[in-house]
Amino acid sequence: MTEHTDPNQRVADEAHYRLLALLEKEPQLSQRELAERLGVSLGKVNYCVRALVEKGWLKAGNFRRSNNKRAYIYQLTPRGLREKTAMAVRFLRRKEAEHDALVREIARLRAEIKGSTES
Amino acid sequence: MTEHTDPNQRVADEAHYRLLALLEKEPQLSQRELAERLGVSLGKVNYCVRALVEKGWLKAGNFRRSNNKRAYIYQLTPRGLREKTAMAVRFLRRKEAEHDALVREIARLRAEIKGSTES
DNA sequence: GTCTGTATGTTCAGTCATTGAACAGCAGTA
DNA sequence: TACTGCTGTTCAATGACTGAACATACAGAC
Repeated sequence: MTEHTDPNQRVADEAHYRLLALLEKEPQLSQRELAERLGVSLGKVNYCVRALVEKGWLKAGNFRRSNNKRAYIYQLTPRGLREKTAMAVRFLRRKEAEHDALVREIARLRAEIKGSTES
Repeated sequence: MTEHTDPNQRVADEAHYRLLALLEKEPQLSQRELAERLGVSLGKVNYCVRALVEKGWLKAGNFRRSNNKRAYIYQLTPRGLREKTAMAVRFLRRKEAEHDALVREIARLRAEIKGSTES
């Protein structure tokens, strides 16, 4: 396995997509809130956010208005928006394949259970 | 997280089930063949096989007999057979839930792609 | 101004599952 | 015997991930 891109590429994938999708709708979320929403650790969110900023898909805006402390606003860049959609297309294909596999496995499990409980 | 059972329990799960299901049909498979079939490493297969033998769900035929082949035949014990079916039932439930989630996510992806490509 | 509390982003040593190359033993063959 | 090939077994290394601890900086009270 040779690496054509930076090491993040391997880790990223779905995590990056989910991060972008969530931030597009709620850019005011803190990293801790993002972590909880996505069900991953704070460290991972931080790692991914930095990777996305590095790539130029995300921009960490200056301070958040209102009463909060030192929080950023994570805005998707135009390129980030395009990439997010491209990722959605790829994920759709992948998910459809997973769906087919799952349907087959469910059928198999049903057959197996049925077979083993017959007199 | 306290442990009520041995550490394997955490690891095992689906890997154990898939191993039992495969060995039930082809007990003559070697650990290397099992690894390739299941798409996991040799080390993991060895680890799981040992755990299953330990639990008494699997019996390695002709264990340490000097006048026989080095290769084992991995036979499911009666208990192993029962446990395998019980696991199948649990997996069916889990897979059905995964299926529902997947259907929803596919719908979401489709909507997102559609929305972002409109005029 | 200073202090204090609090919410933030950042770090990094540790955990865990997993890998696969290397090892050791046995059967068959020349 | 020596060699080849397949077997199960081991274990150091890897990589993803965690979350407690840290450093920073604003808000509000004084």
